[in-house]
Amino acid sequence: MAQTARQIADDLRERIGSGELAPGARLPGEPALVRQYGVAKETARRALTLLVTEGLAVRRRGSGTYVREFQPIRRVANRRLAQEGWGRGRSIWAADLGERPMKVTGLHVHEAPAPDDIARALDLPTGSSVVIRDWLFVVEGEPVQAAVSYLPADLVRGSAIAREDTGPGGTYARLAELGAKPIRFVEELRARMPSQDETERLHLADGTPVVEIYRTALTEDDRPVEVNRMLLDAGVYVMEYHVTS
Amino acid sequence: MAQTARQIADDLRERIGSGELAPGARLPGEPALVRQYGVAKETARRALTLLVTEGLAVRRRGSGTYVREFQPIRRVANRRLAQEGWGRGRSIWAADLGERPMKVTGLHVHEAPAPDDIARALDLPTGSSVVIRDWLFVVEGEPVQAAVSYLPADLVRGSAIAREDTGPGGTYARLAELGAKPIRFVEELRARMPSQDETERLHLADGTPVVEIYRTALTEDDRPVEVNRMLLDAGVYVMEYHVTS
DNA sequence: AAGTGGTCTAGACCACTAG
DNA sequence: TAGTGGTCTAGACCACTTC
Repeated sequence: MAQTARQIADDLRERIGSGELAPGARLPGEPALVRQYGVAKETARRALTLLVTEGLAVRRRGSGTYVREFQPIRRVANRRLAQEGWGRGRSIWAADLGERPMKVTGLHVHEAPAPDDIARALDLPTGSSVVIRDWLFVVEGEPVQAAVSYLPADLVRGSAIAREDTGPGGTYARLAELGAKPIRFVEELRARMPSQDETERLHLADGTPVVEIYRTALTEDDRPVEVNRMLLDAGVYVMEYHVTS
Repeated sequence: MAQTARQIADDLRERIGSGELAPGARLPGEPALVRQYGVAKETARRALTLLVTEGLAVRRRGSGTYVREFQPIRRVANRRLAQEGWGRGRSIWAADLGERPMKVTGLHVHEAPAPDDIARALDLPTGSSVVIRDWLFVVEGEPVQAAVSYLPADLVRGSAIAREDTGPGGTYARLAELGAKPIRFVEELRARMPSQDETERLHLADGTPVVEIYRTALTEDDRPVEVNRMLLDAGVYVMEYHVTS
């Protein structure tokens, strides 16, 4: 009969690893662990908390604690290369990508001074005005990604980019019409734990990291014309990049 | 006088955000919070635990709890493109990249049957033999990345790749000599919380996610010749990708 | 209404770190 | 050795979900 929270967590982890407790299955609850292991409720709770912060389990209040499921959405950074046919059909993570429809909600457009890091990335003087477009991607009713796009106000003011409906082809088509067609992108990417705000905005389960991506769009003559900051639910996304040379 | 763990954490979070408690600074300890807020020790502890699992703080037993520092190492996936000059000097995250020397330790080479997912990625029959090279990257005495490279045994057996010292130019130079020069790569990337094993292997602080990358190397004629699985300490790395078109 | 997770208390003892 | 974090107990009350 195990005694510590860690040992109880080890037991449960092994039962998850072995498949005895499959993804989506209900774990023994706090009262059950108290009975089975003869520990205090807080100890049982700590054991489950360990699994939750490891990302192995998800708590549903009033219902139970469940083995986490991972059915990723695939984000392919360079579709063109990916579609040239190489490197296909050999994915590591099963890509239930396709056909869950992704919706955009909460789109909001306004103009404001650029944050310092954005101004720097856009090669603008500190405090320059930018058009800010922000929105949320939703899949099956659940938010999975928050995105904020920053564009130099002097460039896009008056165009459809400064309005909610950017028209056919979207922001990039409009940028092309303005003589600022993006053809190269630099993505900087980091993973970290979310803040409380972010947890709420993306409905994140405890123990879920986020992936923060800054994508800078550059024109033919190497001018940065957009910075897009994306915040992805890491429990939902797999990122794919195709690299040459 | 705040009461709950959450409220205490909010206070501390705000003091961190405002810069009053700078990265590396010592937070008020459990006894101090008990005195200041008039709560039980477990409640004070829970408040600090919230910050730790958010990745904002790091505990050092016997010493105190400290505001986390983030001084990333930059991993540039496609150096050639990066060095063509575009998109430089506009990084979002300050890249203290360069000059901390990175060492390889614990290199271990052996031959074994390929795990199913690796066999699939390498286009090999299930259970085919692969040469496995695994090692650890260490910076300033701290492990920051674990890597495991899988290569088809039929291809590399007998070459220096199957030995610990691969010689000048490393694995890729040897693959080129074998008529299997990698020229394209597919990287699949995911962030998640680490297992206990991984936490120990990489000396991860609580609240630190890992980034898991599978890189498949392809030859000119589109044959996969290596799968490299990397596990990165997300508290230490920023990834950079250059994407065209 | 019963069962589940969520939070808190007040106290105990241990293990590690620093001066 | 004093101060810090690490873990556990036994009990309380609350909020939410499910039936």
